[in-house]
Amino acid sequence: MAALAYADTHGLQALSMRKVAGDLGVEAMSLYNHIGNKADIIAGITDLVAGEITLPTPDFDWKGEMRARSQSAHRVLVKHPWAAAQFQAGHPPGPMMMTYLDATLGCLMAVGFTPAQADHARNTIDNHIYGYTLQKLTRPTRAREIARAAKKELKSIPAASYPHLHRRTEELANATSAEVDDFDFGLTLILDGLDALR
Amino acid sequence: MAALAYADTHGLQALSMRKVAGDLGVEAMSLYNHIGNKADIIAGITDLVAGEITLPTPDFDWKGEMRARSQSAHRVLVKHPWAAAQFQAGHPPGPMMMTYLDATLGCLMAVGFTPAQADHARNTIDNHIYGYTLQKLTRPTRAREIARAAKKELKSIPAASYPHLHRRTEELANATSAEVDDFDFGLTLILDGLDALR
DNA sequence: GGCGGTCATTTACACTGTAAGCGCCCGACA
DNA sequence: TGTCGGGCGCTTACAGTGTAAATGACCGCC
Repeated sequence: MAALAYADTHGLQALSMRKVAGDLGVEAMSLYNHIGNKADIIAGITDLVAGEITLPTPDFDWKGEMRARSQSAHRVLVKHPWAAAQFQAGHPPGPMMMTYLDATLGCLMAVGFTPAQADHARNTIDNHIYGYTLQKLTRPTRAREIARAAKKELKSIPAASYPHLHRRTEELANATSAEVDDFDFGLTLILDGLDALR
Repeated sequence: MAALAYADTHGLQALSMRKVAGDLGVEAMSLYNHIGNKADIIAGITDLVAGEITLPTPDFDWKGEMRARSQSAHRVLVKHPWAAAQFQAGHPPGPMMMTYLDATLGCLMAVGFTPAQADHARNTIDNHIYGYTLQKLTRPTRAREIARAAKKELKSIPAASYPHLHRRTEELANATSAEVDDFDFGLTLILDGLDALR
């Protein structure tokens, strides 16, 4: 799908029928001979993205599987920065997304979770993946950049009104090395909690 | 803000300058005498929503505080269905949002979390709130509706291709009473995990 | 040889955010 | 009291959006 490349480089917001058609050397209306809607295009490329995630397999080390698929999903969603919001938008899943969901449920149910537990567990993990990815996409990633951004933000966070927020931002402004990854922080929390429920 | 009411009833997607202006008995361009952008409007009403959330206070029972503020946030975000996506979009926070963030950090730091821990903890909790709310907003909420929706979905989930997903959906189609709330499921997981880290 | 179906094109419409300029009215100051 | 500046609403305009409708070129099949 050429639309996928366009969304990746220009953002989903900038994607229009005319632009996609132009990339294909064609007029906008021609696209409607192959698809029904713009929504169909977005659903299509979103499902393509879902297909890039490496699937978990049933394994005794289910935590490792979940961790691996979470990191894979995170990597994929960073590669396609517009996609995380679509994953959370709640549109009916395409085939790729469904095999992804199915593999995840299968991995969890294989180690003793009931279907309902597996469903809830998957939801909790996915919320963490999507939320973390979305937030990481809007913030700088390298330590120096974080510090500089924090310094700039500090000026709009008066210590008198927001003491704790100010303190935390101050800390970030002076941090030299990246902290422990927030992603694994929350993920470990969730996985360990799930383990106790099994 | 009249725009808030419009977004609540018609959705953020349908909100346009001309519609908001119409609700105010005014022409579209007049709005630009009071604001700079459409983005300013959205930022404004988003911050208003943040202001509706009841703030946590420093307390020995910090888990209770976090649970209360999570449920309040969830309620508020359900009342303004467009807002959860904005909360996650990563735009710079307005004053209401900042006092909300500050209060949350303050509550956590008061019981011994370091600023960095508190920040990570808040992020993990918030991701859960937003993710869960977004997903609940697109699905029916009453047990009978869930069952009916699941029955309809079953037809597009062939058991041969997606056995586990099919099984879970089947279970949902036959469920008579609402299951344990998914929200508290994940929230308890996270809070208990955080407790161990303190 | 003609015919139906596939697919691209042109034109058109209702709608979007917003730049530019015009004019009214009211409060401040000479 | 006269005038002047600025706040505020209006109209017009433009580039861009998704897509409905009609037109026409091609190509395989009877």
